[in-house]
Amino acid sequence: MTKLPGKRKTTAEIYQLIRNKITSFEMFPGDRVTEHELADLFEVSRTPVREALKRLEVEGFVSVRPKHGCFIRDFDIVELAEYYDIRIALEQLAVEHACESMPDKLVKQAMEAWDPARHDDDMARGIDLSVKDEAFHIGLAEGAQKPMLADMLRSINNRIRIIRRLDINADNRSLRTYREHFEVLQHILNRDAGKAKLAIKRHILRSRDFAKTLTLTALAQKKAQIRAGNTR
Amino acid sequence: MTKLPGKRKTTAEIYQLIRNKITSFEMFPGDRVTEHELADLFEVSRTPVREALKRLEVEGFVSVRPKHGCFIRDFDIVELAEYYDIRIALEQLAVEHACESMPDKLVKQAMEAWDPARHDDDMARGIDLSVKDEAFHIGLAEGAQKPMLADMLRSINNRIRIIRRLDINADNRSLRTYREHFEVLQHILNRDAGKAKLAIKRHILRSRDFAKTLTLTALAQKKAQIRAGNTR
DNA sequence: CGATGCAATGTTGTATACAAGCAGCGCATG
DNA sequence: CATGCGCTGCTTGTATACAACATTGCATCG
Repeated sequence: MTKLPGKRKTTAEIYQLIRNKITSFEMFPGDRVTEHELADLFEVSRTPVREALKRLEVEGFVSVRPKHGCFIRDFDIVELAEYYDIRIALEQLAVEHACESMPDKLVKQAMEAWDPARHDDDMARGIDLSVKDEAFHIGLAEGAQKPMLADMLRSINNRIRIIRRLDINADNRSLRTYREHFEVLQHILNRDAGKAKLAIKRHILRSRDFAKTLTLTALAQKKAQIRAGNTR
Repeated sequence: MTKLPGKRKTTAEIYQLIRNKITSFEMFPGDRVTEHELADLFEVSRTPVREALKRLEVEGFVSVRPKHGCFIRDFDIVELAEYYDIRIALEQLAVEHACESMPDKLVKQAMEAWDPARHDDDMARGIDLSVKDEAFHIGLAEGAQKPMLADMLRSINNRIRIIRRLDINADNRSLRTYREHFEVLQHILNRDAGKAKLAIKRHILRSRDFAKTLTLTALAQKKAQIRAGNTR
């Protein structure tokens, strides 16, 4: 965020910086960047840039065409829908396990955090809902003692975070998110796996449908904006 | 496979070589290796070794402790069981989609490959069952036009390949594998998602239970062997 | 005029040199 | 004898130089 000119940046920082540039649409899908460019930009050598790009490639943010350049990967709607489907399958699994083994204490703790009554207060405090939302979904898997499942959810989130950010920040959805999360947690507390699975499915499906249209418009906007603005 | 001493190896090859050493128990969990060692061993510089290790780290084969060394990661039974559970969820999803959209032609093609009548012939020909098996499971997702799902299954397979290899090569299971795969395909051809999902679930569950005991004994054997053999 | 070869340029791939940091050990000192 | 401090060796982290290769534009030839 803040630029410290003197400090030499580490690979992990470069990774974050590039990812931010992508997820904030500063670098647009299809753009081609070279390792040298990025190295100059961040004032480091190509080595850490390369490592960061390698990781970003594994995670699907960019694709490196050998000897040619590095391209920001496009995300198409079909791909996103697929990820949402996968999320449903995995999170239903997480919820099922949570019903079996997530301690009451943790569930109640989460319920406090997602009590719809808290919504306005949180908003007033300027809580970053996208972060809180991610913590909820990952937290179910972690609460159920399924670290690998949590890992997979994290990696999926990496891919769709761009969209979820747009999604979750839409005002008209934020209260609904509280309600839906709260409902899921209630069912978990009651150890009713069937209802909990259904609730989480509905919740994700709603997100998906919303995200779909939202993405289209957001991308279109950005595209227009880019086209109008610069010729870098 | 065959060693060409003159040819300089590329990063991808180094990656494969190291992974093979791990999955074939040539490098044992807990072992510490240094980049320099590997570079010397493969007669390349540290750079490609580093890149290969980075990738292996992402995929969970090794863990690099900064400034200290690179350790072959242990796989514990609990973790493996979790992966099998995840596979059930994901492959049920794949099968469901396959019932909807996998073309008859592809299904029939797969059924030919997995016709139990072919089993003895395949064995005689020395077919690598672990490869064929992986192609089946991935193939369902691909046939259903779900490339991202296929990707995720691939990455899970990377993690449990060691075990699956032991599993699938056990003679007494190979014919059963043909039968179970064939059954799943039959249900898909009939577009009976319910039965297909149940069949794939049973199939993976059986694998899991078998793998569990198998891994324990295999690991124990190797451990004993190592303990007896060397003190490197 | 068009196609083809060829060289120049730019990009990633690899090797090597140097920096930084941590662990373990030995030494000195209380 | 115990303990704290610093030093050395080893390992990863980063910078840079060089190699290989793909693309592209131009020139030359049919």
